Amino acid sequence: MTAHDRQFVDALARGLAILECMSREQRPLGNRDIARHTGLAPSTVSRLTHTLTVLGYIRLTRSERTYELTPKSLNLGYPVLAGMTLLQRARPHLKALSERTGETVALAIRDGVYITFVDVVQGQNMVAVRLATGGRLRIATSAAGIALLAGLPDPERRNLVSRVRADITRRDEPPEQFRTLLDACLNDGYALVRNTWREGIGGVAVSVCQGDEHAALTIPVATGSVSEQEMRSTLAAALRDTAEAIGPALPTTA
Amino acid sequence: MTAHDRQFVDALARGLAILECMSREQRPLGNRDIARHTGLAPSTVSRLTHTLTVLGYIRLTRSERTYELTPKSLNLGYPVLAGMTLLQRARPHLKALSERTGETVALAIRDGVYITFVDVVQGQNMVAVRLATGGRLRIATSAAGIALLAGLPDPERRNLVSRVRADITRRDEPPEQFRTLLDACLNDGYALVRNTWREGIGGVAVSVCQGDEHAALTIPVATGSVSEQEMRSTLAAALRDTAEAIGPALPTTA
DNA sequence: GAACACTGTTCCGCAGAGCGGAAAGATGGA
DNA sequence: TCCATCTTTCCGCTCTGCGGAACAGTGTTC
Repeated sequence: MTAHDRQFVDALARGLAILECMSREQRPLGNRDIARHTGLAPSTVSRLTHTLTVLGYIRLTRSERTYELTPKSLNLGYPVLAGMTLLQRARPHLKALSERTGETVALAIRDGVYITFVDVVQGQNMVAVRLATGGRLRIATSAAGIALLAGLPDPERRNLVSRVRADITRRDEPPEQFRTLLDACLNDGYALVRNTWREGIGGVAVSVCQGDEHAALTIPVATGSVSEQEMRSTLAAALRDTAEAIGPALPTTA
Repeated sequence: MTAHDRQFVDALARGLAILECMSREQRPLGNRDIARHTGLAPSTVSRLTHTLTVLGYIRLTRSERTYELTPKSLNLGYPVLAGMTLLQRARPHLKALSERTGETVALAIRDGVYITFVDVVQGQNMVAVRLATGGRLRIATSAAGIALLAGLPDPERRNLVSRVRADITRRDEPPEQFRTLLDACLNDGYALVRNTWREGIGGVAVSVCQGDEHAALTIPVATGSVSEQEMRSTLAAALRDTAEAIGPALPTTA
């Protein structure tokens, strides 16, 4: 598409690709690193990182050889968070749920074929999964994604299912996993995944709805510490209770 | 500077200026609105918003006449939040403080001559100030900014003071307010502002420190509901207690 | 229905913006 | 000191991105 899209501004896309690269890598990067990851020429990277530095999105670290993201980008997401009534409503419940389970608890919203975490309460267990606001997972492989999708009303659900399927196809992945996960969620009333998006990590999730705001409430777990049985019993029940306390929506039973 | 900076990429800056404009306005905007706010030609705006849409940073609203920010930009801020040990440590205390006071409570970090909120617990009082993660205020005029600045070790404090002063000068503002606020903070051990960054809003704040991480803990208040006396007594004391529970640093007494 | 105002998109000519290769400079390690 | 690697700037060049204009679409008023 972008190959012949005369209206697409390459220079803007390149600069944003650099920000995304730094976000993804999650450590300070030098221009050469960035050039390798993005495929851009080093002189191009130098000009773009210079621009991003002047604008305040990145800064040089102490080494003066690497750049790191500044908090400025958080400001771009501010209206998303500020505008979410459901988020304000859910926050107190997240903490209660985390205390109840000892696990990390998060609220996630839809973002294309991804979910993005909009609030995270870190668990106190010895092994609790580390997450933060802004973290992002694919709908197709995450418990939060599946639960959120299952909780959508038609035709949004149908539309999103087909978009997620197209994403799976484009990545040349087998479609059975997604189908299985979605069917199970529609059947069980919660979504559960183990080792799908990262080895050693899984999650349970239910959907939450208020007005036209849809989200998923999720507990990511270390699969080496938390059994599937416990996910299905203790954690799913706690999630259900919490979702009911926040808002009434649960996935429709198939 | 940018006028003759051969290495500065205008197209990137323009695209980011559009994102910032949408973040600042906090409502869906049409291309014409964006053109008026940014001073760019409508056809330029159309190409840039098209690019941002393809990349996933904005999307058309239902009206199909306006764009809104998507959660994707939250992802850019993820490493900032994920990397903050102080934030993880402070979060439980924020809720306790909000419950204790009934007010909105926030943790803020430095971002150039601004502070950015990295966590916000909304107050339950009838009149509690509305904030969210990613919100941003100037150091020079906000309680959080002053407190954070006052809590910095030299030479960082001295450097930042001069940068803030330069910002004030560039804006043609009187420098006395900043000086008064900073002196008071160094003297009192907390920062207090009323109606500086917005009519009807004020704040109390103290600094928090852990290792080389510096932040400010703040309670923004509606000045029509909360007296200066109460800010100085009840709220400042609660802030101090909470900061002590989080970490040991308080501003050095002058 | 016609006229008008407003918005958004695309075209298109054009100049200069942005590109990337190369050269020069800087840094760190052996 | 030498070498490898990284970073920045220069510079020739092309094609990208620009903005004015034309066109299309939408909504309102008479």
